[in-house]
Amino acid sequence: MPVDKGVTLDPARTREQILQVATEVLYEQGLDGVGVAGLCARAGVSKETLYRHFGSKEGLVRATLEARSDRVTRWLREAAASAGPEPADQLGAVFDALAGWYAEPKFRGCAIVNAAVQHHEGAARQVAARHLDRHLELLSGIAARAGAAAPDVLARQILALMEGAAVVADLHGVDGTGRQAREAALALLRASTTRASDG
Amino acid sequence: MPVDKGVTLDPARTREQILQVATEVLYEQGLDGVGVAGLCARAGVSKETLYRHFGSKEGLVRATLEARSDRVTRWLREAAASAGPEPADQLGAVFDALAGWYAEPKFRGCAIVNAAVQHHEGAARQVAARHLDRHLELLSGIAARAGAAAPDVLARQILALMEGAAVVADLHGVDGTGRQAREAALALLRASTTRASDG
DNA sequence: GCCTCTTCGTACCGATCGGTTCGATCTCTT
DNA sequence: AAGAGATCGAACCGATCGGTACGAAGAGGC
Repeated sequence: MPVDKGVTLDPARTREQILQVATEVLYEQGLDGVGVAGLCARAGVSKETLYRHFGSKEGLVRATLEARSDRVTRWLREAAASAGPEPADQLGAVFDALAGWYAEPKFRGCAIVNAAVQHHEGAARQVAARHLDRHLELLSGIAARAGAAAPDVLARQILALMEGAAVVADLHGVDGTGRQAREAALALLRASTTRASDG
Repeated sequence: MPVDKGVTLDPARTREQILQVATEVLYEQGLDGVGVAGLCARAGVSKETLYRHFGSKEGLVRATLEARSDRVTRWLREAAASAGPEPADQLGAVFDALAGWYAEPKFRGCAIVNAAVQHHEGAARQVAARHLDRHLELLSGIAARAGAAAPDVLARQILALMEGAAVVADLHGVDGTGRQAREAALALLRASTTRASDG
């Protein structure tokens, strides 16, 4: 199903169109589940155009994943920021946002982690490592403001919970996974802070 | 690197040899990262032999994953069983075993989950769903014996932690991930049981 | 009107894919 | 010794892969 028919002749627009289709299709079908020809057909674009913009399939994958990482990171940061000053509220808001995502019918797990799993070497791994770093930054900030004894450790624990919840929601059905992960994250936060300050 | 040179002529043995090589190579290179010809070369077996035993590449993948699921399930159950009667000790032992696995140099995440992520439909998904069910069974048994208010919910939370820890250990470096996941699991168990009985 | 840049469509490349076939060879059973 | 099965190795199949090349056509700047 090609999207448009008139020639756009606006390179930036063409690039964005390819990127948007690739984001969707590579997520649905997997990195190796669709060929460059198929991507081009879906984007309504010729192979030459795709290769001029991205150089190779790997280049397209990298651009797609980087754009997605930026978007997801921004999204979660905003969810936390708009939840007020309480660290626990911010953490809850992050997991609320994630739970909403898990419940979407086309949810198939974290696209970036999936990509890294599919290609053990190459761009996907690098983008994924950086993506997890960004999550860790957000989480350890919340943990530190909550007065956790070891904010970095707690952040890593919550990060594992986050990525694991995505896997479970994808492979084992959604019902309640997001909410349960939220409760678990808050329980971990509570357990890490009731030692010193709260009593 | 073919393994043997003399013709074995023992079908069961041949099958096991293929299975063993496939378990290793499909895990290392990914489901689509190696072709049937490559598998045969590594196993020291002709394509005809492989196809007579497994029918198709998909059949080989399914057999490989099912065998692995059996092995991992048995391994974790035994780890729990040999840790004594205390549920917390059993849970700790499960995560100790996992932590040891995460630290292995060739660790690349949970092979079954990885396979399911690589092929959104087909045998891998079914085996993965069943695999998570088995984990859930073990975990909810422990949770119930520990007197958790909602053993099934707690089991799902710990399952997410477990799978997430594998992802983080794979993509973001091992150091401490296993141990931290262990502590988080125990913290969740504690938090779910200090309401009614322990106090 | 013209020139440049972008894009399309298609054909093409060599390589690899999963899977089949077949004759030769080997081992075991009887 | 003879037959039955299992296996090898290599040739072969059609399809698809990522990537390249080229002529025609359309749009924007001067």
